[in-house]
Amino acid sequence: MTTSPESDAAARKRLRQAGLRPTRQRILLARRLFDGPHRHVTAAGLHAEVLGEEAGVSLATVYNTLHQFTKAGLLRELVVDSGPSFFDTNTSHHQHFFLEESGRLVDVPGDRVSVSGLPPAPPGTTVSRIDIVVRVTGKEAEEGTASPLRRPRTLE
Amino acid sequence: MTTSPESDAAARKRLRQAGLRPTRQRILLARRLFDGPHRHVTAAGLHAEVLGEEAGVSLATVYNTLHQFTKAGLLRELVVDSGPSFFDTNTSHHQHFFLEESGRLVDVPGDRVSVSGLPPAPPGTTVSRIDIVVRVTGKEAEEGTASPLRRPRTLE
DNA sequence: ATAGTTGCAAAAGTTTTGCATTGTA
DNA sequence: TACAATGCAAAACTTTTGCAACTAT
Repeated sequence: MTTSPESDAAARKRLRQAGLRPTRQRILLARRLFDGPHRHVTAAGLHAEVLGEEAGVSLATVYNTLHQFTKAGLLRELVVDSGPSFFDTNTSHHQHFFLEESGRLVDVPGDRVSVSGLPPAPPGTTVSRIDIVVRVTGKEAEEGTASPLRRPRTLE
Repeated sequence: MTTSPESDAAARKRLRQAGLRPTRQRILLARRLFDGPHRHVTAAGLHAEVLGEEAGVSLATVYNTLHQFTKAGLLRELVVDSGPSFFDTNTSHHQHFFLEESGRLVDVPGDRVSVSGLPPAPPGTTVSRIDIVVRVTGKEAEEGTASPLRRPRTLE
């Protein structure tokens, strides 16, 4: 699959609209991130993906770019365990399953999840976001090309 | 406040019951952790606390010990953002407020919090735990000796 | 004695920062 | 040309591992 001019233009537009200059590195990463279905990536995983590309991007730039995208509202950062953070291309409000064995993150489908019984936030503060992580164990059923973007956490 | 023999014995007993040998380092850390009210500590914060002690404990040992305590059920590990993990001396099922400005973690009081509308876990997996982090912003009202065990995350 | 455990130095892994370079107006 | 924005090497920070030293039989 070769690079399509289409998605390059789309990436440029997306970056402009987010107030970010469409630099080579940002376009490269934006195309990876936003071309297909929603993804959960780690900085290291995304960096590994683009190592094969013609012109490189350093890991530091991947980090900085992911944070810039996050600040611009294009991504959402998720921290699930002591390993690397995930960046989610789905920025709408939703929650996650975390598969402890594989270290994979899966969206909780639908948007019916709600929290009840929550006491007021500490005095002087207001709630900015509620993150729910449903940690699950057990090997998930095989399903096509599951790509473990992350080294599974060591067991025992 | 000098060290009390009482709490040394209590710490030894606690460790024994958890199936851990009561070594000097473990006793030192256990006393810090379990003597008073519940705490949320980071490895670095706890290490800093014991630097003044007569005999030292290395940061690596603090980490290993915290993980051993966690595996033994004496602590619960919490990861909230990309900084260091927290270890919570309250191992009962409860949730947290995370104060984004100060990087502090506060228990959600009561145990009335519940999640509804959750779809089934992915095929082949079972839920092991549901973690809820209520992220709040704004400076909390002063209240006695608030100890920021963690460097606040850089703003802007 | 000795088999298993422990504690820490060193290594590995993750993230941020400072500044030379680049790109835009 | 000037001036802000960018990208990355290097530094900082967090966590894990391998093995010498220790401990409880």
